[in-house]
Parts: sequence; C-alpha cells; structure tokens
Amino acid sequence: MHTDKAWFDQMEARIPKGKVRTRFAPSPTGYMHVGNLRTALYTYLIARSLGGTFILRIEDTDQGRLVEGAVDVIYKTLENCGITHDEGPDVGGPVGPYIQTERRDLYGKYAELLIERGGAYRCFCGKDEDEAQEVAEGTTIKKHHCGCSSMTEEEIAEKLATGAPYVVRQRIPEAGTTTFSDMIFGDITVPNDSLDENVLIKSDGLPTYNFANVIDDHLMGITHVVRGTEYLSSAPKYNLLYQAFGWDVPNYVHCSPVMRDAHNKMSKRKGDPSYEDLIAMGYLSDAVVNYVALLGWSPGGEREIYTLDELIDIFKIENLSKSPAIFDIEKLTHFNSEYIRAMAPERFAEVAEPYIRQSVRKPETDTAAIAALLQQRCEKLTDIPEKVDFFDELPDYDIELFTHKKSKTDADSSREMLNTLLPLLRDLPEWTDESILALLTGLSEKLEVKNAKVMWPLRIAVSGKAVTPGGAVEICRILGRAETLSRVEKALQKLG
RNA sequence: GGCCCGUUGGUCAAGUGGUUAAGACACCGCCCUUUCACGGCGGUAACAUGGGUUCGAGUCCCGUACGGGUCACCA
Repeated sequence: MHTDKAWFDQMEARIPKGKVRTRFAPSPTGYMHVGNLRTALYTYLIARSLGGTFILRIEDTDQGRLVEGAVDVIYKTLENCGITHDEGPDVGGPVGPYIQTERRDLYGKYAELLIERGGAYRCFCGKDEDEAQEVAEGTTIKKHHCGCSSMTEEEIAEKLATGAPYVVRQRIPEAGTTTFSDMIFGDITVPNDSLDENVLIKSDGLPTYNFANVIDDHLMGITHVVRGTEYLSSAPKYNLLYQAFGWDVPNYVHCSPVMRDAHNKMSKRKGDPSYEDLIAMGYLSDAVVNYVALLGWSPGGEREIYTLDELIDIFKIENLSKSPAIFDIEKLTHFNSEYIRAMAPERFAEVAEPYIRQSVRKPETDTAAIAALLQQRCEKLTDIPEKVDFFDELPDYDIELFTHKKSKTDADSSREMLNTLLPLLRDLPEWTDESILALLTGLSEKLEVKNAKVMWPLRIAVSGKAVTPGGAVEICRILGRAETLSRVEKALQKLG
C-alpha cells in the first residue's frame, strides 16, 4: 500500500495562496444557535476586514445526526443576515467539494499518508476495549493505550489480510510539550502526555471531526481557523497533525461561548431561542446581528449601533473577549427598538403591515397611518397586534378609565366634555389631524382648561384603552368620523 | 481527578502601571408631554481574594477561591 505522490501534489496545487481565507463550518442541525451565528459573523468579519475570502463548508460526518432540510436553514440564515460566502456547496469554488461527506475519499488517502509519515497508526482494538474510561470524581482517566501503535509491518499486514476492522489513531509523542498560538488567548503549552491518541478515521471509514477539520482547513487554504473554545484543548493535537504532514499551522481564533446564564451555554434544548426563534419573536435580523456582534467583542468606543459594512471596517481580532458573555434579551430588545425607530417610515409600514393586519381586519383602515403611530413606540414587531386591536373593535372597558388625575378628569367631567364634543365633531367640516386638533385645542382654550381635560376623555371613548399608540387626534382621524361619533355615543351611554 | 482557560456594577463592556474606573441595557428620580412611549437631565451600582514587584497596580508575578472547557469511532 503506497500513496500516490502526484495526486497529493495536485491537491496542494489547488490551494489558493496569499489571501486571508476563513470558513464557517456548521454541522447541519436544522437551526442556527445564537452562538453559531456569532461564530459565523466573526468568521465573516475577519475575512472581509482583511480583504479575504469567506467559505461555507458543511460538516456532516456524523451520520447519526442528519436532519432533513438543515442545510437550507443555514443558507437562509446567512443570507438574511447579510453574511455572504464566496465559496460553498451552492456557489462552488476552487477547492470543493464543500460538503464533508462528498470528500470522504480524501480523508482515507491523507490517513495513509499520515501513517507513512509516522503521525498515525492503525488500531485493531474493538470499541469495547476503550469503554473503561469513566469520568468520575477521584478517578484518573486512563488514556487510550494499546499495543497497536508498536505493531510490526508483518503483524499489520497479517491483520489486514484477515479483513479485521480497524481505526486510524493519531500518534502522539510520549514526552515533551506542544505549544500552539491562539490570536485571542496567546501561546498555550501543554504536556504531550496529557494528549490522547484519538481516532482519526472511524471503522466506517469516515473521518472524525479531529481529522476532517485539519485536512479540509489545509486543503481549502484556510488561514484563520475560527471556532469555539471547546476546541481549545484539542488544538495541540491539531498542531501535531499539521506538523506531521509538514503543513503550515493556521492562525487560531477560539471564541468564548454565548451563555444563557453564568453556568450554561445557550442551548436549544434548554429552550433558549435560536436565530429563527428570535425572528419569530419579532426581532429584526439586523438588530440581532448587531447585538450578537457585541457579545464578546467591542470596538472600544461608545457607539453600539453598526451596520454590517461598518462592522467590517472596524472589526479587529484583538478586540475579541476571552471570557464568556451572557445573552441578555433585554438588551437585544433595546437594539431592536433602536432599529425599528431608525427605519424609513415606508419600510416600517411594510414590515409592520402583516402584524397590524393580525388584529385590524377591516380593509378600509389605513394601516400605514397606524404604522406611523407605532414606529416610535414598539420594541418588537410582535408587540403590534395587541396595541392596535381597538381599531377594529372597541373593547369593553371600565368607566374607571375616564378618571385620570394628571389630566384632572373623572366620569362626570368626561360625560360633560363628551356631550360638548359630540355635536362639534359631527359638524366639523373637515376630518383631518389638523382640523380635529384645532377643534380640540380651541375648545380647551375657550373653556380655559388643560388640553388633557378634553383629550383624555375622547381618547378613552374612542379606544377603550388606557394606553394607545397615538393620541385622541390621530385615533379619531384613522377611525373616521362615523366610527368616532358612534364610539363617543357609546361612551355617553356608559357614563349614563 | 489530570490538563487548559477565565474572573471590572445585575448584564454587555472600555481600560493595556498614575483615570473622580468610560459608555450601553435594566432599575430609580426629575423634565417634556393629548395616554403610554420617545426624547432630555440626573442617580444607585464594579476591579473575586491573599501575597508580592513598584514611588505607584484593575492593569505585571505567585498562591487561593469560584466558574468554564476538555479528557468519544460527537462535532
């Protein structure tokens, strides 16, 4: 069994050189965790800010966890977030394929090469023999240790001839230390005897993450390997692998996790929202991206609101934080309301429309006018239906609402005011914001009372709610004259 | 348990030997106001801990505590 040098040279020749190349390599689970999204974002920002190439690779070597349609979720999420890839399964590229299961033949060949170079060996021990490893208090974990690593050529050939199943394991030097360098954490040195000789190729012939990652990152010319800190302790082993192949070691960027609280990572299983969940909860994609960028990274100034392109301009790897960050939905909500308020009114009307229509079904109602009232006073799109439901139907309200200390109103004063108002509204020549406002302020001046004294009862009468988007004037305008008069009459009946 | 990493207000965080230790969210108060908001102004609140080094330490070193990661034919 010997390796084909020409073929390896050909693979090497495909690798683009001289440019920063990063990759986002999710495994297709069917949804995008917030932590994953952030990793994708940082990976993208590193590439873009350094004028490099951003690649999407799908890591689906775990056959037990395949999910239908999961890859589409990844495409869709990245697209919605504006995180565009230059190479990937859908757009192709010079170093494809970009799906690991489609690369399966590669790994075996590189495993052979590694064995030749002394960086790995075939291990014929069954799975069972390894299961003694219990991670319990007070127990010392014994590393994998078997005689396979020192079998002679003849013994190996003999085993292979019998068709015995085997795995390929990494060979780790027994003594000494290994040092790797991370762009966030700096140099980290570990004793080699703390490193286990992990499986690189499983008995089904597919590679483990440990191996596939190194091979793919190298063959794809990845210059900056961005991933979570859960891989920090495996990094020395990856370094040893690169060294055994004689390859350049990439820059490592290990990002700390996004936490749900001080002790636990965000997780779908524990009910934490994924990206899709947040969108369904009424958050804007741009706001989510902006907020997530600032979880574990800070540009240093006082500004917090940045577009994706602005993030590209100011992103620096050294501003990434070493410690975990807790996801705070309250702060996301704040970002979201900032984004909503900053939208062009027409654009907001567009995105708000379906939410308004959830509770405002009368076709004649001017939803754009309602949107205008809403824009400055909603934090999430999902706040909308509840805020505007009174436009369709006057709720059954308590006359206690007419009592408002600050406006100096109560049921009696409101009855009196509405009685005065009814004919004036009926006879108002024009039905516009300006004319209604003029009527109401004119009346308060004439009666020498605060505006609120006339506004409050009218707003309650037409909305039946203590809190509304917009005041009496706007609500009357949108309801139209007939509906306004009818609601004022109803109020007068209630008030006796 | 071994190895590795981390620790500035409730949360996100700035800070790279000399600061009254920024800013944001949340919270509280005041102002504005046709409700609620928005907005404006102000306030409460932090360097885990003990030793060093230094004229001087949140910033450097060591220990301790607490937390996290990892120790799979999962990624």
